Amino acid sequence: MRVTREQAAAHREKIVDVAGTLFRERGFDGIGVADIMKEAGLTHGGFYGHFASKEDLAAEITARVLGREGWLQRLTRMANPSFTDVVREYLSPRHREDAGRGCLLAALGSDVVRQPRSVRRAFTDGLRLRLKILQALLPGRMAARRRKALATMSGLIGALILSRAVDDPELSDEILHAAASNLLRLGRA
Amino acid sequence: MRVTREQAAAHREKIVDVAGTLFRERGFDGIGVADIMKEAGLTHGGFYGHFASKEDLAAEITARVLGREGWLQRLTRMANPSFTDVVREYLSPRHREDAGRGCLLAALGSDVVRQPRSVRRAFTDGLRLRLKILQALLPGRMAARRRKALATMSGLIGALILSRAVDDPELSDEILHAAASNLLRLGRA
DNA sequence: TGTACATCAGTGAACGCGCGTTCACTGATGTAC
DNA sequence: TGTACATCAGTGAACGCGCGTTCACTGATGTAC
Repeated sequence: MRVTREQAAAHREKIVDVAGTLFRERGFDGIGVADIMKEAGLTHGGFYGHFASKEDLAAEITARVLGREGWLQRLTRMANPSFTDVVREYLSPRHREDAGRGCLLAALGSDVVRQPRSVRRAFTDGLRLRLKILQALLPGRMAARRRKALATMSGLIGALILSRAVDDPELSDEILHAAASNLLRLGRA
Repeated sequence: MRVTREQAAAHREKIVDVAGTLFRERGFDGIGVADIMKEAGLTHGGFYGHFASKEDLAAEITARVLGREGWLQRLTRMANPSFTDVVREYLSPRHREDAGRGCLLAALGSDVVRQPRSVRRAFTDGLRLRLKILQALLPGRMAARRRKALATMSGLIGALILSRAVDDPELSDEILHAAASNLLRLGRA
């Protein structure tokens, strides 16, 4: 059942799109090739016409999800978000509840150590990009801004991970608020 | 091949010990019952004489690893560690390299959302215990100490997770240093 | 533009494999006398 | 204390299942004339 080249390209994009969400929601090893393909409206056999392996897909997903510029704009839905906007939106209940379209660093962070080199490399590149962008939003001298960007990134993903892991909605909200107020102070001083 | 009651109890402890390390090193779903039993010097069939299921073991591990008092003493190897001691040791290369015996919150953090209720509950209780202990080490009024404890916990696990995930040893060290200097400032003010 | 055929995207059965779990069995331990 | 037997911790084959991956096949697309 051959399909036009445009159709095939669209299928590939659909697979990437669906896998990007499912990996973030269920973990790299929590979702299978067959389920990804089903969710994309295809059958599992066709997967290997588009990707060499599941690992290959994981690496491409990581690179593409983290690689696109404009992630802050997508996160905050603003053209020129400030540091405050970023922290507020990152540590919002909306982001906490929407892991599938949210930050991959937080969704898969503690999984990445156990992934193949290709995934870890893409993850590292994605982190570097985010640090560079955060740095630009922070006040102070170069070295201080770099340090603050690193501390901010750590605080953001740590708080989001804890707020998702926890069983108690009140504690979850408290984590988001406490981390946000701490990081906002960082952005001022 | 029956064994004395003491021997059987020792076997159970050995399984818990080994699983505690392997879960933290490879993730809840990255290690199987058969491998855990082999590492404990037993065969896989005997597992179900000690635990109802793998999920049951995961919940017990989470509760026991996070439940023991004195984790700060074990982490820092000091009788009365200060806030500074805790941050320094938590964000040390030694801790980064020894996930199997390190903080479970960081080792399995982003996995926990996808685990059964029993695991999430144990995780939440463990986090609460750590917050209480951190609070006691922090200066300031009650509400401020609580906020700082939450922000510290987030910053600690976020930085450790990133430092482990990253492909580049230099960036990894930089993350630990930046997060530490930021959190130490928090502990002073 | 129309026809004939090669190409190849997608299908679905099948593969080997490792997983969590079950179970009949073994033989040393624990107990009743 | 010694003997006879019930108990039960541990063994290892076997289970059904889902996984990543392969492959012969299908039939519409793309191309050569």
